[in-house]
Amino acid sequence: MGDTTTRRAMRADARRNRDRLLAEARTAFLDHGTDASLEDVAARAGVGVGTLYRHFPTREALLAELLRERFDALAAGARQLAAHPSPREALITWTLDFVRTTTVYRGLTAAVTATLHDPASALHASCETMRRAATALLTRAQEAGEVRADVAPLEFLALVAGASWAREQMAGAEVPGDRLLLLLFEGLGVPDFGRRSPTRSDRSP
Amino acid sequence: MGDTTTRRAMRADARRNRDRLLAEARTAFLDHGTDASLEDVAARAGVGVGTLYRHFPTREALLAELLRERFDALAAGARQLAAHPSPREALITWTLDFVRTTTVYRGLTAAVTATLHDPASALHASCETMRRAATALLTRAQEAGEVRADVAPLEFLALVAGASWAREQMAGAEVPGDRLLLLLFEGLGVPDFGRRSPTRSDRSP
DNA sequence: ATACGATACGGAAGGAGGCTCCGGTTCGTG
DNA sequence: CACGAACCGGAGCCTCCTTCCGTATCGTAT
Repeated sequence: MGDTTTRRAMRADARRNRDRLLAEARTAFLDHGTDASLEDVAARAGVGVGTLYRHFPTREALLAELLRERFDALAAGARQLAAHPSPREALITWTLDFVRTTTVYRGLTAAVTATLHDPASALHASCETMRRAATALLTRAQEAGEVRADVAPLEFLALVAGASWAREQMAGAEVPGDRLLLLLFEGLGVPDFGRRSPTRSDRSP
Repeated sequence: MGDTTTRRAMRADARRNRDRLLAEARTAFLDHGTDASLEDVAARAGVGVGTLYRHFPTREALLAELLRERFDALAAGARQLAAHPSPREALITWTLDFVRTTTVYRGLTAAVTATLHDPASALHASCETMRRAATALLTRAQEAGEVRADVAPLEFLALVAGASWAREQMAGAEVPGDRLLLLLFEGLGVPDFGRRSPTRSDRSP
């Protein structure tokens, strides 16, 4: 539901404008982050602002449309990873994907996070899906004893979102992308001796 | 330099207005976060916007003035903690203070973080001080072998800022304030067996 | 082919904020 | 008390958001 071909077919001009708007919105968000000028988007699409607002009543609605596919893919990935031999690796892998997704547009992390607590937002549905996916993978890793059991799903998401946000801020700085996530999983403290449970990052000499 | 009594004394009316502006700005930021309306601030202070902008050319300048004291206190705290018996505890303690400070106004974490890479900002000086303080405490903890040695100061700050930001977002949610920081230090993964190095949070059964 | 709803369009308009600029006012000192 | 320096106020211009409605366009029933 809410698909691109629902609701008794759109009028041809409407569909054309809608597509143009989405295309322009995408590049605008890419260039200027999630608070790019919507008037600009409309102008570039060769359309009046009214048309934009009719198709997408809110900025979130526009975002939601652009993210639907990515989010669906993420949810599918979670289902698949549920069968991964290592629950810990599964969780980490999915989390890295999640962060990559919420980082495509500058400011997206904030939008997604804010939405988690606001059922009215157009993005809320997708975010809920993400929340459930994360919860499932986290719980499994915890039951397997590979992730500390006293971490609540919301806490986990908060930390991940925080790291994701931090990554956005440090854009261009000398922080290798996934580094923050790995530190998050392993912790800042020094483990008793040497390495703990094997992780990709410490297989080399 | 840049103090409140420098530059050959201010004219009486100027000083009065300046003080009123700061007072109103403080409550405005408290109520509406760091992007409160500056026109509003001016109005409440019984002053024209022009006056506000003359005293504080940018929003950051206003913020910087409000935060100077707190930041100075934080820097002093860092110097004091440099002598703390446990370098790890020292780092943690300071970090908690830091987060509390960058959380007084909603949105402040973002402002402070953005400023780290922008020497032009009025907040930059204070942020640099913080960076140095954090670096010193971190380095000491690392040399004592209490914090993993491969964490760069900027990475550390990024993670802390991220957790701080996350805490802001989850405002009102069921996340106990300092929880995220503690998780950050201890990591999400399960240590090999039971507890690692003793931390406040695991002294009880 | 035509005509007639239903749909969709465009942009004017009104609102909120940010920031600048300069004629006018006030201070405080000689 | 008088005069220049310092300071003030807010009109004005800008950008962006969002709503609203007269007008244009589409698709179909005739």
